[in-house]
Amino acid sequence: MEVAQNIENGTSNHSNHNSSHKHKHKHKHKSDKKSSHHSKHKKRDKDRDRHRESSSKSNGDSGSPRKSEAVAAAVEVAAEVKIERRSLSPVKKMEVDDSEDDRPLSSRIQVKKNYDSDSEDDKPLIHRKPPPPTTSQKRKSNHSSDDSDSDSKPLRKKSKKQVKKPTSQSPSPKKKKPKKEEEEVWKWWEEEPRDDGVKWNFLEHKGPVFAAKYEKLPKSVHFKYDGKVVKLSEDAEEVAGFYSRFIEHEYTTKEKFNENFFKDWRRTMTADEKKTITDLRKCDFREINEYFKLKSEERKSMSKEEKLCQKEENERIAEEFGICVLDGHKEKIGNFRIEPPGLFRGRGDHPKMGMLKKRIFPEDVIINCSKDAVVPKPPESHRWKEVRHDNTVTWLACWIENVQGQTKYVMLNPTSRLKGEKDWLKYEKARELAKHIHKIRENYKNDFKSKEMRVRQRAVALYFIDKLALRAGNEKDEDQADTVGCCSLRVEHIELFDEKDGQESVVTFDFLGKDSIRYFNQVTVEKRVFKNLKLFMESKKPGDDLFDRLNTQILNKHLNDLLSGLTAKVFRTYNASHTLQEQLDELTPVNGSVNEKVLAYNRANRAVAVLCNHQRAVPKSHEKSMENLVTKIQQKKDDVKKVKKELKGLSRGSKDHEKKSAQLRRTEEQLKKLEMTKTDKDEGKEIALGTSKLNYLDPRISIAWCKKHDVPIEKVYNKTLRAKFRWAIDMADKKYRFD
DNA sequence: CCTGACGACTCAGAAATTTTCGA
DNA sequence: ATCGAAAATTTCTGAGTCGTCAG
Repeated sequence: MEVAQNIENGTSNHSNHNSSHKHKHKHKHKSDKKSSHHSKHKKRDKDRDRHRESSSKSNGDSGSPRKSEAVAAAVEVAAEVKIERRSLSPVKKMEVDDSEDDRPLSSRIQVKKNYDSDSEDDKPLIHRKPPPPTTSQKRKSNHSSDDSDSDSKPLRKKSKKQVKKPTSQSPSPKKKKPKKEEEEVWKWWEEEPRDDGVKWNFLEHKGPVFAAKYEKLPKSVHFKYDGKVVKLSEDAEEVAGFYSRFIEHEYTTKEKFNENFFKDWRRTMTADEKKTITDLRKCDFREINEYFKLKSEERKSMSKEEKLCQKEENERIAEEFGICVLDGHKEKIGNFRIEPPGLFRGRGDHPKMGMLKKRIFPEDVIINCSKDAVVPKPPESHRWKEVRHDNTVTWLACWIENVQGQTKYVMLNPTSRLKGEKDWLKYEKARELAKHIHKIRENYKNDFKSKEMRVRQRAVALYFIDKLALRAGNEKDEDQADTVGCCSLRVEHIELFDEKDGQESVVTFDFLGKDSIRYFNQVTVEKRVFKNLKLFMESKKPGDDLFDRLNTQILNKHLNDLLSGLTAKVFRTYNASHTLQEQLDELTPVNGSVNEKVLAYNRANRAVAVLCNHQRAVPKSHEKSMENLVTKIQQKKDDVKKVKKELKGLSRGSKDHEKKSAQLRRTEEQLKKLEMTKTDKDEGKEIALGTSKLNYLDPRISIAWCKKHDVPIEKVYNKTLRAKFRWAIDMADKKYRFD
């Protein structure tokens, strides 16, 4: 298949990135400037009434009910916990009452739990390594070992602490070694942190893998225009092929998609083709589509040997191109394959959907590696756009994509030091926030009363970010989908109710967030917040900014003043991790079975996903698999009955009796498990757990929980996750607290 | 100080692929 | 043990956040 770096010679046609307007027209028209510069496209005006159409996903449909059930269920489980944030239909109070509310979440948790009695502090030394450097402070210091490091130049470092091989004579009863096929693990977390700014001293790799070159369609596969077969030039045919893959997809029902595609397609046509093909509706791509389907069928039904052969070939490529050497260690690369050409698929209502994403050639690619490394060889008769040696960045290669004009990077895999260290740092920052959250909350609550409007807006925005885990909300271009975050909320996105569903001061949110995922929520807010919101909305039009004196820079500047390194997103991380810990404390059945514990874990995880509004389309198979489960459960119930009956017939104490009762226990256990699965599944059908697990939950919380409750880590983290969080697995003991 | 351009990195859900499940 | 379906995992690449620099 993809012949690694095989590119046809034509350097010709990849030249221009036609449309890449680099200049963004940011504009957030604050009410006061509104009239002034209208030259730039005003998105708000134009988009104002548009929001709310559904985007591909579920988000569209009517209203609250959508995810309410699952959410309600999850929340219910959470009992009277404070996480009610996302509850929908019945208004849940965000704050139980002032007094309660004023206590930082962290302290609330203390009250209910007494685990914390486990004062830690007796962690093995190794576990208390200094946290990674905080953005800008060196922390050379203690620690002996070979430490020539620092500025010692590139040159493959003389293996610093090289991999501690778990030679496992394991005299120490300590934790089990992860052994397995794990080839040497670089325990970077046991090393001294590096100097700030410098990301590596030595970097060598083979360059990215390019997309396989285009293969022409067989003669027998026809494209038809207006019923007649039209032979397309190679370029036009390739692009027609891209579209043909979509013809059964919802995308092709969207006008914008078709319009953008057709425009770009025509650009690839010869003059003759342009003349003939003038109406997309008269184009018939069905044969091409069939052809591709056939091809993929063929691939699926290949013989075992062929598949194996292919697999090996892939592995060979991954081995050669998927790995780099960084400071003396082999590290996996995340995306070493360059994105193949195709049609741009935006999310939601993207103005550029359907545009042609061009093929990338080596001449488009900048390579980054160290000066003393072997520079990767470009594919035959090609050359790189540039080779540079910048060790203040982490990417190995980059190119500019033509649709949006953004730079795309080749970077390392999450298991790498570069990514892992950063991740660790992120959670440490969130824990730091945990220590100051009380003060910060006090601070913004005071600001509710400020005389300065911008301070009040800042405070209310921060309140939302903290309580609802909203994203910061940068301004966006009008050539992107119209989505918002906290700072970019518009008046039309919220509604105020002095009284609703028996609650006072209710705010409903309804907007499209990142990836055009709908955020719908109804919450009770503090009186002062409510009043402020009313004030902010006064005499504004629906399309005006709610926080017209605020943007993310201002907000983050303020946060940075409160706590160095603090930004809006840290709140999301903090609240997510904090919620997980709190929920685990709350929900874990200490004497339950492993299955029950895992269910509790998933519920805790789900509470976080709900908080962060991580959604997914309900799997199409959901309905059916629920039915299957119901059937199975019924069967199992019958089984239990049967076994019980049989048991009765046996004399107590007899061997048979013992056996039977063991069987009964087994069967009951199975039934229980099935029922749990069912609940779990139904509650989670439209909630995506993955994102929070991967990006928001301090892995040490989960690991500590596993260790404490004797749950195998595999129940919670699959192989990939375990690899990504190896640092945490190594570091956290059962007493770890995020707080 | 603010504003825009832009660079680099994190985080997102869908789709593709692989593995597991369960008649 | 087998085979198709379902579940789990992996890949893919788009969409955010946030910092910096120049004017």
